[in-house]
Amino acid sequence: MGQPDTMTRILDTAEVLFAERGFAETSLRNITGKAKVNLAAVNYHFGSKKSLIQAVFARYLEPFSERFHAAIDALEADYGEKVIPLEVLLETMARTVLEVPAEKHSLKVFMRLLGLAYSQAQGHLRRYIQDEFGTVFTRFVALVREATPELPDAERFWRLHFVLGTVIFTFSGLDALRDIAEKDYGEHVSVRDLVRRMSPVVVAAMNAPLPEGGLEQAESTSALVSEGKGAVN
Amino acid sequence: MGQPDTMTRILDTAEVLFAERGFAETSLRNITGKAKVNLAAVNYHFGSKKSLIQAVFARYLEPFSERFHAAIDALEADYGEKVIPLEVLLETMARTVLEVPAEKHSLKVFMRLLGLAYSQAQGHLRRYIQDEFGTVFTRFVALVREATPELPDAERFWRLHFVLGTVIFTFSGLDALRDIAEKDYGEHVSVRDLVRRMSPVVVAAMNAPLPEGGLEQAESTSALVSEGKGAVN
Amino acid sequence: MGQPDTMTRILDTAEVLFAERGFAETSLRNITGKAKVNLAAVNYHFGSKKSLIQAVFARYLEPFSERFHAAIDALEADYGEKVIPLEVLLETMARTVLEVPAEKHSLKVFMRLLGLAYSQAQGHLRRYIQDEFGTVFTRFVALVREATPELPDAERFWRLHFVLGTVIFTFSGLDALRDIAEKDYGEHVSVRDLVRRMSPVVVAAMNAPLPEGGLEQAESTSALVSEGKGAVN
Amino acid sequence: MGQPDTMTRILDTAEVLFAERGFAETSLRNITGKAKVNLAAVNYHFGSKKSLIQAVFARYLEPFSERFHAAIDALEADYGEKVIPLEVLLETMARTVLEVPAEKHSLKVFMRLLGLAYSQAQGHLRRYIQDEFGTVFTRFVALVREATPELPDAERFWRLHFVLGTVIFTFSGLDALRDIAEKDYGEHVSVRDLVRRMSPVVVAAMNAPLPEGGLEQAESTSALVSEGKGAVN
DNA sequence: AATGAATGAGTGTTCATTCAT
DNA sequence: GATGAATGAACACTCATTCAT
Repeated sequence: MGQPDTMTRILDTAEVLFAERGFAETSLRNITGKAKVNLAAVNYHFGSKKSLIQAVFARYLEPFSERFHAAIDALEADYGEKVIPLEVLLETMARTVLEVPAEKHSLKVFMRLLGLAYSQAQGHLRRYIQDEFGTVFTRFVALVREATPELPDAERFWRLHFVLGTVIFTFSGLDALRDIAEKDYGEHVSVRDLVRRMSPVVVAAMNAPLPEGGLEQAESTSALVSEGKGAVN
Repeated sequence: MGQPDTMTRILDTAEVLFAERGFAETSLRNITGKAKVNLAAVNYHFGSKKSLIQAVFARYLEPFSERFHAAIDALEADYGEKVIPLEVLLETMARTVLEVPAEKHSLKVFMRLLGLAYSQAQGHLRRYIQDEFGTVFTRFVALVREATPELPDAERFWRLHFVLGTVIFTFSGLDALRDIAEKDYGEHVSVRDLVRRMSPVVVAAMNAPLPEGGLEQAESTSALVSEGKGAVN
Repeated sequence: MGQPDTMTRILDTAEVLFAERGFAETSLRNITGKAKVNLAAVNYHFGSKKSLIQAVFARYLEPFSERFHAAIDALEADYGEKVIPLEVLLETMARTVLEVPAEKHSLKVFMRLLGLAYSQAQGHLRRYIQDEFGTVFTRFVALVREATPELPDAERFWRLHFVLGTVIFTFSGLDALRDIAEKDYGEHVSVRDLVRRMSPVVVAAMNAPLPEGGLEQAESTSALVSEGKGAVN
Repeated sequence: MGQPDTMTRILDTAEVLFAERGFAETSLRNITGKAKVNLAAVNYHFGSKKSLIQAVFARYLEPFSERFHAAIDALEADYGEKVIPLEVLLETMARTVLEVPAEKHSLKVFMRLLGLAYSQAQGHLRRYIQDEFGTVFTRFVALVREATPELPDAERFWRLHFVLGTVIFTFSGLDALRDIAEKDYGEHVSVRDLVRRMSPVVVAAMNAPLPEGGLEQAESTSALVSEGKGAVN
């Protein structure tokens, strides 16, 4: 079967190291050294470190987008005019998310990369994700909208991101959290366990009652927030 | 009143830059340049960059721990033998979280730092946080346990971290998310608005029904997870 | 007619880029990229960058030498035994210089390359020029010698190079100088204008009176030079 | 007496290497290696290679400007209302040009650097020279103007640059030219000899008759220029 | 005859840290 | 107590050249 070619070796190594350490902390020397390819090969094949980072993402996002579109097509065919229940939508997404990295390396890597893309100052990454992922996500949101007609649009937007935070945080910090859980509760959780645990939580989160008070009364009703004098903005 | 002293100037500048760019992407030159102090001052006052990062955290975590302990003391005094409801516990934590950065700079910075601590390869940071924050968090978890007696311990652990993910993700990516929300829904959300919105979601998440099937049947019952052949570990 | 072949495309592109930026600042990637040929084509067709530089020169110098020989032949035929006046000699050279690049790209390119050959550490270039251009130049100098019998040989040598400096400097820095002239005097000068302007100056320079004092008294008579204590060597 | 400090060592070494090879062909490693200083010292002291190049120039241009101003002051004081003759002006400039490098290292280096600044694509250098040298040069041109009232301004501009070309070309290629002269004419010329030789040539060049034909008849009168069909622009 | 892939040596620059003062 | 100078190691990236096909 032989060695995978240079580009693949670089991508395989890069995604692991990026996930382990972050982008800035991973040097091209780290990557090329571990991948046993020439240092200049990265710039030859990808042009720059920035482009390599994008290429690492592309390997996940492109098949994910494609499959997710297909999965949504299938759902729409199944349900016809009927509303697709929220549970089914989320389940479908989860299944697709899990499928793609399964063929590559690991969910953790994918999530870690997503998390880094949000939390690190990689503007170009966020833009790339928006471009690549935007259309299918918009489609998904439209279906979620039908499944949650009682939610105002803005509310739905925020809840989806609350949930996204849960997913990304959990899976990107998977090792650390798993270590603690194992130490404290003596149980080793698999990704499947976690998804099973996450499922009702996410559904409940999306279906939570609206906050008390209309938006226009925001300031007055919530007891949750003290009046910080300072720079809480 | 004059200038704040060198150490404070360094800390003030560092926390902003760390939050904006991440740890690796922020050089000591960036910090000392912006803070208008000598380059060697960081190593002089803090010993190393690593220690500076910890010092930046300490400024948040120490008062946070202290206040959180105090808030819990107050709650326990109030409720005596009675169980403190989950809503009250979460509300108390939220209030404390918001109070501390309010006196310093911004919630966003604090959350960003927390998020980075989890997502970046800063093992020393995670350890530090555990040390500093562990005891009060344990105390908090014990009260949450009383408030959610139906939850298995492990389940509670994970749900708390699911929720932590929501909070950290939302606030550390605040600017980006706010931009999108403003563009798409034409509304500017304050931190207070967000907390108000997050509140019922978080409560619902904690109170969600248990996943179907016992833990021992994990593999068999969930329809959420496909059987990836690959490296989903 | 179609595209010119690969070698020509490389030469055409290289001469422009060399003239614009210099040799070291022009990479083979620059050239092959702009010429839309394969990167390896330069080494394939020319063997090395050094050889390419020489080839670029050759395209000018060879036809120039040939034509200049021919022009001198014609002059000698015309004047027979009579002395060819200096003006005519210089005019002939100027005409030939201007003719050759006219068929290729531009005078500026030629001069720039000449200037670079002198000012940069391209020993191989200087040697090449000597070889290619030496014989016809010797022939020319012999005629100049007849036209300026009063000049000692060494004096003539230097004056020809003084004049060469004028020509190369002016035309190789043409764009910069033209910009200044246009800004300051509001007139756009063409190459023809410049040659017309240069002509009487060059003739006057060649015909200038000999410096006061014989060569053997060099040290004592000239008031032009102060006694630098230093490394004026 | 001890070693000169790091900055000076870098400047001393850099100017020699730049003059010998050009800017692009001289690496910071060349410089720091020969100067026996740390590689990072260049960026520490000068910020960048570009700035180092400018600093190398500044060491010549600044004292030159200063002295030239002073020399012109002295001339004006001497001559009062009377016109300062062209010879005196040129002589004064020559003396100043020779004085400055004499205290530093060598005229050749200075000229070579000047030539490089014109012939290489160092836009930032040309700008720097313009800034640093512009005012005193303007002053000088004003005096030359009085000394050559018959010359149109544009004509004077060009002739000064013709002459500048002679000077820069001769001195920056000094070694090569001197080698040839020595081989062919068996005489070793000193810089003083060269200046003595150049002097009447330069004066004659400035005083040459105006080109035949007015500017508006440029095209029609000069026999010097053939009509190139091509890109002679 | 021509080229995509690859490479080793080199570039300028930045880094956190150290040290003499 | 504080800092300007310096440093070795590392950085991303570019280079001309080579080579298998």
